[in-house]
Amino acid sequence: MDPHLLRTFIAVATTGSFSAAAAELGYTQSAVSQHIAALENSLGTALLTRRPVAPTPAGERLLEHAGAILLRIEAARADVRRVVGEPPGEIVFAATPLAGATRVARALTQLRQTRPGIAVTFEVARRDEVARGVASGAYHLGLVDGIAAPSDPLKLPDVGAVRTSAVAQDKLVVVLPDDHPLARRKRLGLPALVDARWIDAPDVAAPLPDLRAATETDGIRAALTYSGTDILCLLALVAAGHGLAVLPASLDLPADVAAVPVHAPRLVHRTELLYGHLDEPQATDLVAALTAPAIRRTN
Amino acid sequence: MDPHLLRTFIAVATTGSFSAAAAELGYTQSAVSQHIAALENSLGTALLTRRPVAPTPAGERLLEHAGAILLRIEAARADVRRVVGEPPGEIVFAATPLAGATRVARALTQLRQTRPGIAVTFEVARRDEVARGVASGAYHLGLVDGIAAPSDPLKLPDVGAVRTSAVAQDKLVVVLPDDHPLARRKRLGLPALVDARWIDAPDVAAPLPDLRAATETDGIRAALTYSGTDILCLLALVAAGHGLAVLPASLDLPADVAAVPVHAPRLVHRTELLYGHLDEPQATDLVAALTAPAIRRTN
DNA sequence: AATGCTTACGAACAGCGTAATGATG
DNA sequence: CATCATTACGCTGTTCGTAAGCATT
Repeated sequence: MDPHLLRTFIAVATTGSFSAAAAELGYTQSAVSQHIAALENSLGTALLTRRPVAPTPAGERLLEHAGAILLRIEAARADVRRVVGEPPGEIVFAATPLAGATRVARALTQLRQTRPGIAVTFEVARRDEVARGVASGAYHLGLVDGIAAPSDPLKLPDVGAVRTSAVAQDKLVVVLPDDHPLARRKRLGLPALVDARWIDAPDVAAPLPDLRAATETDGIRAALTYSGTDILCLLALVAAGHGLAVLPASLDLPADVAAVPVHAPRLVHRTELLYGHLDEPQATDLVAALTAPAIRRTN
Repeated sequence: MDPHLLRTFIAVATTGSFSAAAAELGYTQSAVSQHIAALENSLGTALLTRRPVAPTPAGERLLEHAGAILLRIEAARADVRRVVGEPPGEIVFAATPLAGATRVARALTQLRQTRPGIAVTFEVARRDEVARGVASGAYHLGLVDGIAAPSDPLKLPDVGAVRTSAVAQDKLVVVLPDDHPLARRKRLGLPALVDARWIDAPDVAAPLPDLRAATETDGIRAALTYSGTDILCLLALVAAGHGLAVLPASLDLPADVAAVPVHAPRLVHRTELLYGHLDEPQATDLVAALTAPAIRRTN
């Protein structure tokens, strides 16, 4: 279970080819073959079928762990370096698309005020990319959002050394076309919507599995899957009648879609700050800045 | 960050001695020295002071990660073996002291019914020992308890491949001496008890840090710490007036202590089944057996 | 001086590449 | 027969133990 072996195992499993993995890792075919043989030998079981190259059941299982293990090691290294090394010359801040533009802006303001000389980079990424990046030190700060029960923490991938603070909890809305029969309702329960047409846009709206878990049904089915991260694009899809989506209530919406509050007992949109690599006082200042009451527009 | 190096680092840091670590691991002093040197070299920083041998700040940080990394690797290995190997000839079941005797008994009944020929071992351990053991395959099943907000999962040590199911949520009681001024109250709020004398018995009662987190104060201070796992002993300490403790309401109590329900808004005693190494249908059967309505004694 | 970590050095081993071999479509 | 994984083999670098060195109590 040498990390090197795990790394090449991941490469082989994802590329589906020993030679491609070798090229990717800068090894030779032969070395990759030896790595896999060593790993299979040490675990006493075949991990990959050859021709075609694909993980066996045992390999599937290992694959679930391998990435997490490497990430954990990387996180440890980053954490140690943080204690030792001088403070970074640049701060990289990552957020998920729905983390909230105003909050992001405020975080950036706070960062640039407290560290005048330091360059700040901002980046949008998917939720687990942010989590992994913060854990491994690629990002210094992350803002992630997701669906959870009130005051529950978000379910982040097993990532280790990342500290989190809740930053906001918003209500949820169902977004539907403006001319949808339900668009004028004051509120909607999710059970009533189980049989609706849904757009599954896990990177930009509430992921359907989360909704399924919350409603404890498995009737919520995706009519269309959108894997991009562009909210406007998703809203256009909704407006065009391709399906519904659940979004945080805090968004500004265009006129051709309607938003109806979701009346789900234990379901909120939650935003969390991830700050594995920032010292505690700075982090609390930042959380304070982010949780400060917003200047709300009346509309 | 070779796992072997991490392992010897842990051994050195915990024993406080290179030679003792060498003896523990079956290496020679010299090898241990080289391991540590290699690790420090690869991280570019000193991890241990010599004479006396103690972790530096960077070492402390690494130490927090090292165990988790090794555990994660062990969990992966155990998980793969589970897919491959034949079913174990013996089932080892571990539970925390407060997981509930009746529930434990029921779990054992269920296990022995579904697998008539198989020996079952039962063991009591601390919460993170159970979690680690289940993750690494040392235990096949675990039942752990703890304090949490309703329907929140328990905060278990970062353990990776363990699946959990909630099995029960009990109310909490404050246990006090029978002649305590508050003993006749119908219920008590934790804030009112902030300045009381508490017994910190993290392995057998609600750990004070959990209560502090729940009350959002830091006034709950331990007058006495009890690190054993014997409930009767703890109750005797309470009866003798050494302090209060918070326990699940489902316990049977002796006559010389009184139990007053805790009126804390979002605080319950929760029991979870950990079943990393049991297949899904068996696990759900077991959860069903455990969550079935109890035969309640009226008293 | 004794204890205990470090360094030097040689032997055993493991890891990688080249190249030959084997299997599969 | 072409592609791609495996095996054979030699080289290199790493790891461990023995033994000598060195620092601290």
